[in-house]
Amino acid sequence: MNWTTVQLRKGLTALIVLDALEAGAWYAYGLRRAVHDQTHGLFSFSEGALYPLLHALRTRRLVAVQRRKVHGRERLYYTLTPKGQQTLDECRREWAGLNRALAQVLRPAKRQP
Amino acid sequence: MNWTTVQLRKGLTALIVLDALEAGAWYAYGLRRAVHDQTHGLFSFSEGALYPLLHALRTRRLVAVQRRKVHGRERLYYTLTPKGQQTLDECRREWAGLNRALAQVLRPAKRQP
DNA sequence: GATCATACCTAAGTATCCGAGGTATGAACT
DNA sequence: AGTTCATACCTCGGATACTTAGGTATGATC
Repeated sequence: MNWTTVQLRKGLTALIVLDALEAGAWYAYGLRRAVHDQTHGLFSFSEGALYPLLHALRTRRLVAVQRRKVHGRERLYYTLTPKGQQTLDECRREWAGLNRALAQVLRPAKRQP
Repeated sequence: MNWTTVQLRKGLTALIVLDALEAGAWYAYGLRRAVHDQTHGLFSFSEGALYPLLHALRTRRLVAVQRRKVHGRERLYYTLTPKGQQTLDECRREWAGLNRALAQVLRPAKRQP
């Protein structure tokens, strides 16, 4: 993967995480695997990125945490707060707009021969 | 603009710059204004971001520089190198793929009432 | 001759991401 | 019983990027 594309992916993590949480509570470790599998490995953030991100979302009150014991093992489940839901909605709208703008700016990719 | 969206925009800068250079040579100051105007202010990177970026692209041999005097004033014009063109093509393909994957993961934005 | 727009640049501080570690538990196998 | 594996959490250091806020210099305008 080239340098420019690497930069591109950064920052999408937060959006994907918020989106995933909308469908229901998730714990970090499972969320990571789920996103990785669903996108066929296209999006796979490291733990070193995910855990600090979740903490950051928490301090911004976009997500809330809840302890649960599953199969005798502790898990920290994250859920969207109302503020998180609101932010997610904003994000999706902005993302759509951004995408439209980008599509206007960017010439289409040449088909691969 | 909310925090998550801010993160989103970061990293798109390089792609946009490379794309702009494909159409022809540009100098930093003019490029900045052009992108800002063309996207109606949606993408506006600061000079502190643009100049270091161009230098980084140059050390990676993705762009080449050329001095020109226009209206008696010095300008540094940047052009895509073959390697830069190749990288841009890759980027566009990856971006398209990324976008498809993201569209699958992300629920569509609710229409604004 | 003062001011504005142009045109380049850098430095300090903040933030993010990744890689590489660490800890601890339950399950499975030997 | 002991080892190994998968799960599940976490942190720290280094590299990189972006913003803010500056600095310098020239041509044009008033």
